[in-house]
Amino acid sequence: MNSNQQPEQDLPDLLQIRREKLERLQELGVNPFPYNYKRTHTAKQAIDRFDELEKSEETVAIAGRIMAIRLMGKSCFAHLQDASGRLQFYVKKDVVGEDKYDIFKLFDIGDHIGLSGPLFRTRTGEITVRAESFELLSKSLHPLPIVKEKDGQTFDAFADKEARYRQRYLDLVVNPEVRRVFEMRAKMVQVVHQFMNEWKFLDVETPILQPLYGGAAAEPFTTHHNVMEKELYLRIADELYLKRLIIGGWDRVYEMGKDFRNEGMDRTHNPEFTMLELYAAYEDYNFCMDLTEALVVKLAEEVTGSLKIIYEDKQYDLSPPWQRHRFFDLLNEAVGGDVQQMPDREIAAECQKAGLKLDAAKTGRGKLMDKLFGAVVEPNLGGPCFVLDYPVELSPLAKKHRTDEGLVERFEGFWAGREFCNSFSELNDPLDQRARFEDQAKLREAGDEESHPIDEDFLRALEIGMPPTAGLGIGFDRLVMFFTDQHSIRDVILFPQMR
RNA sequence: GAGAAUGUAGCUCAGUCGGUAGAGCAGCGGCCUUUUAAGCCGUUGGUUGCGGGUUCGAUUCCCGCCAUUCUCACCA
Repeated sequence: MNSNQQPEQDLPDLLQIRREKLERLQELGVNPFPYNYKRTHTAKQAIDRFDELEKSEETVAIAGRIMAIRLMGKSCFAHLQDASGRLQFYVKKDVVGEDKYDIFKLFDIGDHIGLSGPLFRTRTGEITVRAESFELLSKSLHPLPIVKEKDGQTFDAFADKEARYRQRYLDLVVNPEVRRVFEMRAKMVQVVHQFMNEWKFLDVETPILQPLYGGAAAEPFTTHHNVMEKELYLRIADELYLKRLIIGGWDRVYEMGKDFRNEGMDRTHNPEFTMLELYAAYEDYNFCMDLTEALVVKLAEEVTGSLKIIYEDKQYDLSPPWQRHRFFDLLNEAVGGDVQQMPDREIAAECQKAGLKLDAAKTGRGKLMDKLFGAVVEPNLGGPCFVLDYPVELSPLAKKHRTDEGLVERFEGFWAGREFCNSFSELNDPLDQRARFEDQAKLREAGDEESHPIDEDFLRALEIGMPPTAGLGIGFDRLVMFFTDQHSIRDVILFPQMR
């Protein structure tokens, strides 16, 4: 497993040979791991400014990893890759001298080197550095997957998904399009912070290690603090702490950070994932719909430059306003009846008709309706759109609808048939909140492990008084998936969870 | 959690209807001073995912395990 711990003579050939080259270089007075190198250009800069650099015969100094070597006796073409791209360079025995040329021949694909010289174009037109001097910056002791390409066709792609996720460093070295995805993700993070700043939200940090979890319906990870001899949970949501801050007196707060849910993993779920949550005093869920549209539009403009986004070969137009559908309008239409008027067993029957396997006795009314919605409505929600006004049983932290009995003021945003955000007019009546928590406790006793626990400190905070407040949570990874057209959450998380 | 498929050289893959494995690239040696999937000649490299079983003999057949991928379930 760890080749560094193997005795020299047991090393596989490919590793052994590189160790020997390392020793030969050291014998020739080369430090294989020097301390720095002064670059004048990145690969991309050298290419972009080729015309002026060629005219001035200026010496450029670039540094990067050797990715291809084409040795032809007394001269050699090779490619250097840095964070900006690739650049060809040319090493000629006449130019660098015999001793240096012998050193160069000890270099491998994967080594980092720095080199300097003037730029020229080869006979076939490729911009190339004519190396006048070069130095080893880091000797690579492990072979790299060799990926070749011609006319846009890739050969021997490093494609094994398991190897790519587990050894992401190799994936990033060898698959440049993977780097692009994460550069776009970084850009999106930057845009979110900029946007939240413009909208006057305060960037705050709340605990990840919590004595009591809450704010969502999910099973937590449990851990243990040794000195306190106390069970702690990794947070499943930021919600209850952020609301405490609204109670504390800030008008607008947000946090972008990791949540952890102890549930199954699939294409759209990683046990740790990034959530953007925000709360705004004196606003309701209508504000959050406007904000969501504005944020997504800004992300589209800044990241892709277009409001038309292709995801899984389908085009989505993000131009606001997005369609807004009421939950029961959609559900009733899909079922062909008034679901709100149905007794529980009739809803359960509809669930069965939709092919859902569930234990109706153990599933609350709200959850039944939600399951049914997930089965008969969600897959057909192209979006982007909002679904609003959910049944109260599903939403223990949302405020009752101002006009409709049995509903709460809540919406979820959908795009490509998937939920990507969730928002409500926040419940700020401490008595109502206590009653909701107690309903959840009953569900828990009935066997629902994901029901919300009672949080007495949160109730006390509400009793101190929370202004009318709107809250919104956005599953950031899913948003990244949409904007980068990636179809697995593992492709937008650098180090996804592996078994 | 269930089902299906997959796991062979550093990478991408082939193959063996049971007789201990091949190719391309990479590597190593040779030729080659504008190549670009460089080319030509030669060549090294494998506990066939792990553990059992059947068999004279298993990489191949059987069982178990591990991992990955896909589908379903779970998961607002």
